[in-house]
Amino acid sequence: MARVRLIDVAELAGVSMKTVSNVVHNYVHVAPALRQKVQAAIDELGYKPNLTARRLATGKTGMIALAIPEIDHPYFSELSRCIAEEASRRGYRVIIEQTLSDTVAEHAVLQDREAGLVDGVIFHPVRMQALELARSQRDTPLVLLGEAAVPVTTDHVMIDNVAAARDGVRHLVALGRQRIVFLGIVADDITVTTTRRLLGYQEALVEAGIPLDPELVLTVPDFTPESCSAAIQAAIASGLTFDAVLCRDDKFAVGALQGLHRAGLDVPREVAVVGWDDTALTSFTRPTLTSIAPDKARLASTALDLLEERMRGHQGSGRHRLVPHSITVRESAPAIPG
Amino acid sequence: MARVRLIDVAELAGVSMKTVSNVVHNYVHVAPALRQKVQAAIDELGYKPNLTARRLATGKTGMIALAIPEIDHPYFSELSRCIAEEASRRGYRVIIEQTLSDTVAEHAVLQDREAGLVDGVIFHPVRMQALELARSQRDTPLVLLGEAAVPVTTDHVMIDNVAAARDGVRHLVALGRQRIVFLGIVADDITVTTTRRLLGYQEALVEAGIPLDPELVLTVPDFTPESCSAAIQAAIASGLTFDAVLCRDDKFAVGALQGLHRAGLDVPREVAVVGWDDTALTSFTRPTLTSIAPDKARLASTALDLLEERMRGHQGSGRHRLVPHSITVRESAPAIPG
DNA sequence: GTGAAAGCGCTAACAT
DNA sequence: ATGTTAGCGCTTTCAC
Repeated sequence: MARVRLIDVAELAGVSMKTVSNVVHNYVHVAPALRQKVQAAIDELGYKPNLTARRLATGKTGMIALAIPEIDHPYFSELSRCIAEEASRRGYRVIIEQTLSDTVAEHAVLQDREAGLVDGVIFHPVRMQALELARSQRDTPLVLLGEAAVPVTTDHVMIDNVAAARDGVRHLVALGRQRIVFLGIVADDITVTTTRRLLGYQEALVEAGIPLDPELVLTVPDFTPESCSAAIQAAIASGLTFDAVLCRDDKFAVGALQGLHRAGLDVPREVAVVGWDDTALTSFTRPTLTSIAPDKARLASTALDLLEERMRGHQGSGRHRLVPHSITVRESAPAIPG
Repeated sequence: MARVRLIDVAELAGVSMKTVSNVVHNYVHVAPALRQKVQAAIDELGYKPNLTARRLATGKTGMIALAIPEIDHPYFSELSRCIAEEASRRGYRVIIEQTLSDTVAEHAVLQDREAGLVDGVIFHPVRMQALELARSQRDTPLVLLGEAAVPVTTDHVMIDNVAAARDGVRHLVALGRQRIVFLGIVADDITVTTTRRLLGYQEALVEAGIPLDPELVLTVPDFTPESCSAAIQAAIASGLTFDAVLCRDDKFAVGALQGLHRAGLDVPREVAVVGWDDTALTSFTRPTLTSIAPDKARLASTALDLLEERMRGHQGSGRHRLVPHSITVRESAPAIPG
C-alpha cells in the first residue's frame, strides 16, 4: 500500500494539509509558488491519494454496481461494455456482479447487506418478482433494467418488447411470410420477457389478419442453441410447416439456423429468421442474422441518467423509461423478399 | 446512505462497540444473551456495516481489479467470468477495467494513480512492452496474463502458445493435411501472441517434415471475421491451395469458415479449420469448430494464487506459470480423417 | 489564500 | 469476555 500520506507531502513542502489537498484537487486559489512547491513534494515522494480515505470523508465512492445474470452472454457483455463506457465518461467506475439468474444472488443484490461500497446500483433481475422488489427497502439508489420485474416504486429502463416483437413480425409479413414460428417459450421459465414478446407477436399477426396457430409457438427445455436446433428439427419432423421464425434471442436464432440447415431448409428462401438483441453473433452466422436491435447505448445512458438523479437525492416515485429499438436487416430476413 | 452506525447499535443494545463488532463478525466468545440483544438491536435499526470505513481501518479492500482489452470479446468475457467466480469464491469482488488495447489506458492501469481502491490487479496487457512494465514501480500487487509483455520482474500466467500451436498443427497433420494455412498475422499488430503461435506452427511443420511455405501465412488488416473471410477468399482466388487452416483466434476461424463457404469449399472435407480459445462461438458455427482450449479456470485460479501470495506480502522476483491447454475436437477438424 | 482541528465509521491493541 | 480508545488518511468547516 501507499505509505506516503497527505501529511507527509505537507511537511516536506512546509505547508498545511489543506494546501496540499487544494493542489491535488486543482483548486483555483492557490499561490503559484506554493503550488509548484507542493507539486514538487508530491512528485518527489510519489504521493498517491488514498481513495478509501477520501471516500470515508466525502461519503461518495465514485463507483456503481452493475448486476447482471451472466457476464459472458453476448447481450450482457455488450450491454456491460456500454454501461462501463458511459459510466467512465461520467467519472464512475463499475463493479460487475453476476447473479447467474439465481434467486439467492438476486436477493443479495437487493439486500445490500453492506453499505458504502457503491453510490448506486443498476440491476437486471431475472427471477425476482415485482412485489419482492417493491418490498425491499434500500438506501442505495437503484435502477432496474429489462422487464422481469416492474414495480411502480423503482426507476426502470427497457425497450418496448411488445412493439419490438410486432416490428419483427411486420418485417416478416412484409416479406410475404404467413406461417411464422415463435421460438420460443422456455419450459419452467418464469420471466416475463418472453411473455411480452409473445404478446407483440400475436398482436402483429392479428393486425395482419393472419390466424393464430398455437402449434407455431415452440417450447424449448433451456436457453441453449442446441435445444433450439432440436426443437426446430422436431417441429419439422412432426410435419409443421412454416416460412419464418421469430426468435426471442440471438442465441435461439443461432440454434434455429442450425436446425433449419440440418433439416435441409434454405434460409431465407424457404424460411426467414429474425433474432433478438443484435449482438455480435449476428454477423458470425451463416447466413448473417436479421435481429431486433435494442439501443444499448441509450439503455446505458438512460439508466445512468436516472441513477445519477437518484444519487443526487431525487426522491420521487419510480420513473419508467422506454428506449428506442430498431431492426437490423441482414441476410436471414432481407429487406427485399427472398 | 446508511445513517445507522455501529455506535448506534451499541447504545441501543447497551453494550460497547467492540461487542457489536464481535457479533457482526461472528466471533466465538460472546455471551449468548448479549449476542441476542445485539442482534435484536441490529435488526431493529437495520444496521449495515459501512465497508469504506472498515477498509480504511483494516487497510484491505477485498477487491481486485481485472484489466482486459475488451469486455465483450468472447475470450475475455469468458475469462472474466472464470476470474470473477474464482475471486468471489475467495472472498474478493472484482472490478473490471477495459483498456480497449489503448496504450494510454494500459499505462493508467500500471500507474495506479490512486491507491487503496483494490488489493491487487490482474492485467492482460496488449500494447505495453515488457520494459515499460518492468520500469513501473507500483505498490499494488500485480499479476500479468497473456504473453504480450513478460518482464522477469512480474508474476505472470499464460499457456504455452508455442506448444499449443504445435498441437494444433499435429492434429491437422494426423488428419492427413499437408498444406496448412496460418491465419493470421494482423498488419500493424505488435503483440507477441501471434509470433508465438506462428513459431509453434512452424516447429510442428518442420517436425512433420513438411516444407515451410511463406505463402501459407496470411496477413489480415484487422481482427474482424470479415477481414479473415476476405483474406481467405483472396488467397483462394489467387490460386493458393491448402487443405487446412490454423487460426489464431475463434473469431478468425468464424471468418475463415465464412470465406471457405463463399469460395465453395467444404469444411472439413476439403479444408479443415482449427480455432483458438475454445469460446462459446465454437458451437455456434457451421460446422462446429475444433479449437485450441486454454484452461481458463486454471488460468483464473493460478492468477489468483499468485496474486493472493503477493497480497500477503510475498516479495520474491517474478514467477512465471504455464497453465495447461488442450484441443477440443469438433466438426471442423474431426478426430477421424474427414 | 492558507492553517488547525474535528470528524467520516470502523478496527484492534490494550485494559479490565 | 467485554469495554476504552487511538488511529486509518482524507475532507472540510472555521478561523486567521
